[in-house]
Amino acid sequence: MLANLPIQVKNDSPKILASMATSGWAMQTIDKALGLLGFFSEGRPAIGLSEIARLSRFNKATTRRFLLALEKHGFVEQDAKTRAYRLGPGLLRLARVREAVSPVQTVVQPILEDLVSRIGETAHFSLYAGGSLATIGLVESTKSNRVMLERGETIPLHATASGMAFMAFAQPKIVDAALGKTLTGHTAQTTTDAAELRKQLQSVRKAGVAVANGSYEDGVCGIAAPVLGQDGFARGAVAVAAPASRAKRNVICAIHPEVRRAADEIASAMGVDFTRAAIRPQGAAAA
Amino acid sequence: MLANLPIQVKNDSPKILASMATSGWAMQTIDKALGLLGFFSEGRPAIGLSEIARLSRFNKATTRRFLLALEKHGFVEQDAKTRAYRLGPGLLRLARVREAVSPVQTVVQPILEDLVSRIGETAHFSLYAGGSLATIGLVESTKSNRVMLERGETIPLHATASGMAFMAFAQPKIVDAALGKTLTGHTAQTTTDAAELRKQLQSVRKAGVAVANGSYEDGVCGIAAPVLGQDGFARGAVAVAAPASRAKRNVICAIHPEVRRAADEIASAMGVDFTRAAIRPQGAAAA
DNA sequence: CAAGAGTGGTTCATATAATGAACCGATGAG
DNA sequence: CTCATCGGTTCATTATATGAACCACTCTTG
Repeated sequence: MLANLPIQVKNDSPKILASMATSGWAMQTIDKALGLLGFFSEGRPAIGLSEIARLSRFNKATTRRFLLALEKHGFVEQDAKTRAYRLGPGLLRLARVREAVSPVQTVVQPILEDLVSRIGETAHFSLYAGGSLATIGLVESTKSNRVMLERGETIPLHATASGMAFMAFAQPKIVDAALGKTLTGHTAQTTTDAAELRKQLQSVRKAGVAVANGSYEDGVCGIAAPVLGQDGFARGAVAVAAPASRAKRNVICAIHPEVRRAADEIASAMGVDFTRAAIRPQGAAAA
Repeated sequence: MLANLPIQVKNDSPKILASMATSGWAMQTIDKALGLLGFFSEGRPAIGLSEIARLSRFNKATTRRFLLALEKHGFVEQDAKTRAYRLGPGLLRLARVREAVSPVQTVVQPILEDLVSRIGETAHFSLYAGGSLATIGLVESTKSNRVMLERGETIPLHATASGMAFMAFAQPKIVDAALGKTLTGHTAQTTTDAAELRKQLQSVRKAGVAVANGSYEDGVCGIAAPVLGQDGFARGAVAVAAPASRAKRNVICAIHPEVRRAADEIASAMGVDFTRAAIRPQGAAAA
């Protein structure tokens, strides 16, 4: 990936380095277009053209062409009244296919519910996708003072317990990519030094769990364990998020094994790999 | 596609482009890449590089670059062992966001279950996305002789009851696009003549429901009603699929009002439009 | 064994595709 | 009215995607 440059070149173009930071090269136009989808979230469900252009730093014309291409495939749709764009129904179909083939949500939800009923704190599960962790499952605590999370949010790897638990057991190239870019501080506690983070990852590797105290959101303590794939590398993480006020040392210690257990359950449940490769001679369907 | 040849240039009508609005112009590279996702289905969950290239008629190198770009965003992932590609976890997150903002699946499922319990036949709901209908909800009949459908399948507009019900009330440009391309015959009964189909759409418009007998799969009779959006145009369709052996005239007539009712229920349930445009000043999230 | 036909993956000259500043028309606020 | 938005469009400029030929492998198969 990083080998086919014209020999270190002469002009040190700053652009090249930035774009290949993630390791992959891979078709920048598509890359940019898909990146637009990342701006949509539960808190920002619909975005106007100008704002998307502003957020993405792309030209308005370019942005619109991206959106048209995405719309054509049902990835976004445009509100007839407000003209704002939102995520489209095509995603539902693809998610269904994915879920039918490798049922994650279905399998994860009860495990999370069990976890929450045991420890009484909000729990969530996330999978690595597209450079960060994507929240796939979420069960909130029933306590009145609980941590609230947004559904379907992407969370940064370096500032959360989930992220650290994941990175501690992820493929090296993923870690390199994550720690290679500029790390944003979310609170005063956020560690933004890559070397220091790598040191912390060592500890996480020994402990098997990661604890983050207010490193992403003040007053929130996260305890997370990695969910490993069959190759031994992490696929995602399970985390419990508790108000810091309740997160005494002994409580955290009590939570550790529970989170680990949930993570292992999920891992083995996901382990069933439905990848019966390309069978079916032709287009297969039913009315 | 066929319109922007360098001939005809000069001034002339820039309104020729109106025809492109139908088929969409929009960024062919992205278009091609997203098109690859359409090859994945429940019946073909994982596909090797060479086969995807063959299916898509793209060069192998190009196909791989597309897949890398998609993989980078978690839309596909590559099996470590078999090296085949399958739909990725990033889709789950996006689908969750979409579902959180405008809950369709959640709302549709019970309505379908109720419908199935009344009429005893398999029912499904699909939304228009990316040029065809995508199956979003599906409840199978409990009878031993029932119609089985694949989850998350895309169904052609011209050969199914759902498609006809949808088109009869869809935006004209969508219909033009659908009937403009070559129509494939799926069974001996499939109508592939656009003019004839348009005539049938007239009848559907009067009846409010569409009936298709073996036009997509032999021995399967579909009865479908459109689900309309707030602008009066169709968003998708609800359909009941019964074995032709059971689909006597009086049975079909009895099903009509039930399907219509389910369609209206879904429409009003979806009518709640969560499009509270771009609020939230900045990146919003929680641990 | 060796030959053949499959894989997945890579390369580099070539040609095609994406881009953005400036533009339009509407809408809403003061 | 004017000013500042908005969504959307245009066309010359430029950077981009493309594919034939190429590995390195792994199966079959005679």
